[in-house]
Amino acid sequence: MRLKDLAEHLGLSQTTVSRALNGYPEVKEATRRRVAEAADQLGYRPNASALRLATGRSGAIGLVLRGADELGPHMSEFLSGLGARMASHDIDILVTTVASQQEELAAYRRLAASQKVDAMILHSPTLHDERAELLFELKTPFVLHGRTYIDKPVAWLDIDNTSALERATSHLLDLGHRRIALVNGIRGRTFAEHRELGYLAALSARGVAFDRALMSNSAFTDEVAFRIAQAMLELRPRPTAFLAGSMMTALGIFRAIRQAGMTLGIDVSMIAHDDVFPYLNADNMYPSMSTTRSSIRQAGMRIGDLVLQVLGGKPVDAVHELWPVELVLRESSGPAPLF
Amino acid sequence: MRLKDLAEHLGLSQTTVSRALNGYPEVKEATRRRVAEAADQLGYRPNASALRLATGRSGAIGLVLRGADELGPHMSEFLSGLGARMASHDIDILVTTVASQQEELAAYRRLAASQKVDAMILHSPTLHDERAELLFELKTPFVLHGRTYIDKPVAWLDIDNTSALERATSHLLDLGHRRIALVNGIRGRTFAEHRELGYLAALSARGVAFDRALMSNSAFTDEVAFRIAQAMLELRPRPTAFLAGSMMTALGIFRAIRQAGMTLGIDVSMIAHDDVFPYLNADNMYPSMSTTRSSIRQAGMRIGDLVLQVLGGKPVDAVHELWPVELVLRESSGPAPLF
DNA sequence: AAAACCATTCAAAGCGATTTCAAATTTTGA
DNA sequence: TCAAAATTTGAAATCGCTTTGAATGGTTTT
Repeated sequence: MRLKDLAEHLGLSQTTVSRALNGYPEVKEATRRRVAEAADQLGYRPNASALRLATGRSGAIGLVLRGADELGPHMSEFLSGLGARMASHDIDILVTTVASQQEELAAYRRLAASQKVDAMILHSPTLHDERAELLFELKTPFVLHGRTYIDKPVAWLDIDNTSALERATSHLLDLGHRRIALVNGIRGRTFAEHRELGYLAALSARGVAFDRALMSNSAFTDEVAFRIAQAMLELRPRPTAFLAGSMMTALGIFRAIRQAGMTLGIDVSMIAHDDVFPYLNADNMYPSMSTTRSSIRQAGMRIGDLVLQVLGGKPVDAVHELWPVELVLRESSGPAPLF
Repeated sequence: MRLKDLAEHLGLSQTTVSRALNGYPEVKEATRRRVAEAADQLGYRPNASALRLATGRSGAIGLVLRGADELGPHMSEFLSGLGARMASHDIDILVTTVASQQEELAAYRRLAASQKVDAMILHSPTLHDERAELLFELKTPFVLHGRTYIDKPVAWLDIDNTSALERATSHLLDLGHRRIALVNGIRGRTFAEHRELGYLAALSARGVAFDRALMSNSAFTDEVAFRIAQAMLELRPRPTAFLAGSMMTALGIFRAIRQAGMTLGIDVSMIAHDDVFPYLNADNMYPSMSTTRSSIRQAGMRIGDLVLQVLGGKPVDAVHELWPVELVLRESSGPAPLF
């Protein structure tokens, strides 16, 4: 069922039918109704490729994911939020996965050159993100989930990681902790650097010296976190509290604590960052987990809006949002043990 | 940079350039090289929409995901496998998320009618899957991840859930367990039904009566599993072993066991199904988890192949794969306790 | 009643590729 | 050497939509 068929069926020209369906004002109300009805009846949908070719807009936004590294639970939540928002605007999400750094930039180039997407979303940027640089050069609109420091105008939405970690750290200091371990994300990623900044700021505000041995950077997986925590717990004096970068990390640290024969919330404290996964609830953990919390799904939805704004012509340097992060105290963070 | 520009630049016709780039035989080798070089040089990429319109193929395959329900860790692993395979064929993955059952079928209709995708992939089908029925009607090619029992030819890849559960259950019976709980997936989903079949078969082979109170059906989340396991552990006689439908489920059950003051692998045993998540390793859990294991990422890659086969014209009833499931015994499954 | 004006509708020209069919060129064979 | 065959190139149609510019018919104004 093509536009042409529909037009013939109605005894109208393609022009009029097209206008009627797209809400142009110069078509008689009665005609519009007739057309809409017939289209609905016959199940007409414009051919996406033709529509795209004619309008020059692809009706899709792109997401390039770095293999297993990035396609974890965070991304699925984000995607689900973003998708919810985009669906109502009939915009698709094109997902490309790449294995290497090499392939990654090539993928952006490919998507941009073939005009498969109208805009892109960038994730977990580094302090000086080359993907952002590239897209700027390619003149492909994009919105950053996170922040980067390049001297080009960039639209972004980020959470206030620095403040989150500063408050979490301060709280642990209030509880008497002095050896606080930071199990952070990959070095160079802006969010990890921001968190480190907050952590260090809180320590220095109290005159507590930081210890490099208590700071680690790695991917957010259960296993890696387990190893790191295990090693840290063998230090003397050992850390009495952990700041975990994600719930996966928290799980790994938790395991290390238990294996070392200690009890979370009593012998060792922990505050983890919670991106709010429906299938892993900090409140229902045992003991329940204190967290810095910010819904990554909400962020996904909002970024959908931002993308639409940018595509709608809003200047990118007017599109910035910094979200506060909640600090939720539960059982996993208790007073420092007395040795 | 359009084909036309490239052709003019080379002093050739669009026809020849197009042919040269697409590997048609009727173009002189020297010309082909010259064209390829220039295309590369000038960074020419065919406009995706135009190409799609001209060829009638969209170069994308579709995935409709049911909100948070389905966009969990399973899906991200699957997607990552699928993406890896499709990327090399320059095929994109179009992800649509929907909230309700209602929206879901509409989404399939929409994708099919607008010809946005050449094929689709269906997940976690029910015994009699209406999405499969619909796509068959719409004449949209698709591959099922799982199985369904409709009387239409359908391409599918599934793992042998029945055999997996039968072996896992038998093993627990060998260890002396008689009260074995099955924390299964959502009722009606084929994989859950298959697993139940295997479980029941193993019990009846030993003449052990099954107990409905020890069988539950629900989504695979940590929290739900926790509640279920907690309730089951209060039964008398209590279950001495659990069969967990996923690693998330296993985490919840584990928590319930611990909270009840018992030790996994000693007081209570567990065998969980492991879809192999890179960030949640059964071998590194404490105690390490016995599992029925099958990589969902591998399945994703292979389904990519199957989609290509179907698109290549292979008859769908020749595209069936049933994968065996490994049984990996570790510390979480021990002999039944003596009361 | 003619002029001017609206409100509707339509024919045809794109959009950027592929592909059919014909033309031009080169190679082959006698 | 020249016709026939094979190779290589090109002009134009096509895919299904949007959109420009023109045409149609009916009202209102003068």
